[in-house]
Amino acid sequence: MRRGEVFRSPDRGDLVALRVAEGCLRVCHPLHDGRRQITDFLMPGDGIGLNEVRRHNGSIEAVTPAHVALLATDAAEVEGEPDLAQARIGAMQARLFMLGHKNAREKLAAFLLEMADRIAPGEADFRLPMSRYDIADYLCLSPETVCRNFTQMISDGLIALPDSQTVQILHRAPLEFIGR
Amino acid sequence: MRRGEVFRSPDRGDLVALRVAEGCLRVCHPLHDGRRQITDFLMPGDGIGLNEVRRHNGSIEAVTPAHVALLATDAAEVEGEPDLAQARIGAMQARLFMLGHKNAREKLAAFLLEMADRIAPGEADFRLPMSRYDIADYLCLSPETVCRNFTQMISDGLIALPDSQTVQILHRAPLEFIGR
DNA sequence: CGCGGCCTTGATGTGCCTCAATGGTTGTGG
DNA sequence: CCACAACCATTGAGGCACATCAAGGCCGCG
Repeated sequence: MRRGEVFRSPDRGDLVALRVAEGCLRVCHPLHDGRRQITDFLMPGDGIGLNEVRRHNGSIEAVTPAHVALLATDAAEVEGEPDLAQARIGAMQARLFMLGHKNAREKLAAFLLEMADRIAPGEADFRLPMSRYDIADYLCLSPETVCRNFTQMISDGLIALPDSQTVQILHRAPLEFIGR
Repeated sequence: MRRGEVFRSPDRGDLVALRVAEGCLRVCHPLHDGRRQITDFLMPGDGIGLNEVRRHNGSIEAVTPAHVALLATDAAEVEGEPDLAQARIGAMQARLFMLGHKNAREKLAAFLLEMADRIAPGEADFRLPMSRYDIADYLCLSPETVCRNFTQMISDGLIALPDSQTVQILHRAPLEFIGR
């Protein structure tokens, strides 16, 4: 998929799941007031059941150029697979706690730690493939608030941004303390 | 279970699921700052997998005197059951949208409609088994805000409260418009 | 070169939280 | 039976975190 290309699931009713080989995708859901919510980012190795996306007429969009595998296996095998369903329930529960009671700073700390683990585990720095607007829609914040908290964390010496896409985590421990 | 009684799942590692025959329960999860989040209310007929509760060391507490069936079947049969898992994912997605971008008034409208459907579908009025504090922890609001929005809806003529537990929905259509 | 998208920062408003007080209700033990 | 405590519901006052509106800079691209 090209960057920005949209995969809308009703287009292909025969498909039941999708797996990312390379690149980064976002799972978008339109809201009634015209805004959108991003429920997940998909990294290489990640998969998702399409029924889950279709349920709230969502779409899957390429954040970067991406290679994806489209799976048309029997639904029960893919979506109903207990491990996969349980894993998703766990991830969604964590997101529920985050959206409910974390403030902007705590949300961003948790987000950065999550991305660090998913993009480059063990590395000192990593590149965020998505824009500030994407991050905002994922954390249910305004892009301005995301931005301000980035600069706040920089001046606190927690992180550094060599450029706006590249993140260096300078002090992981306090970041984890904030994000928990 | 008596009113207020707590069922903490690690107590009974042999159990994998729970089904409510009568009464109302709340699924509680402690947060790191000492507060709690209620992820669900369980009404007669509702069931829940206990792994999901255990994952974030939650507990299940009786809001009213309740009869529950404790199930010790094989985990794969109960929790992994595709329909049940998919239903939970759908419900959690709806909650994600709610917590993310709805304001207090919209949250309360959605809550009242949900409870009306679950407690007394088709009836004109119904009784809320839970306290304002429980509602607040479910919607991620303060109890005062819940209260104020109740009185606001009353003065707008949307609902009536013969007593603090009993809810009459006077105009369903505008309530649905707000809560969507 | 000019345009559009993204990032960043400032100014301002407001929705909700926090703190505080009051009255009603329930339950409990003397 | 009554006094007391505990909990719940409600309302007011004040403050803060975040959204919104606005503007300017940077970069890639046609």
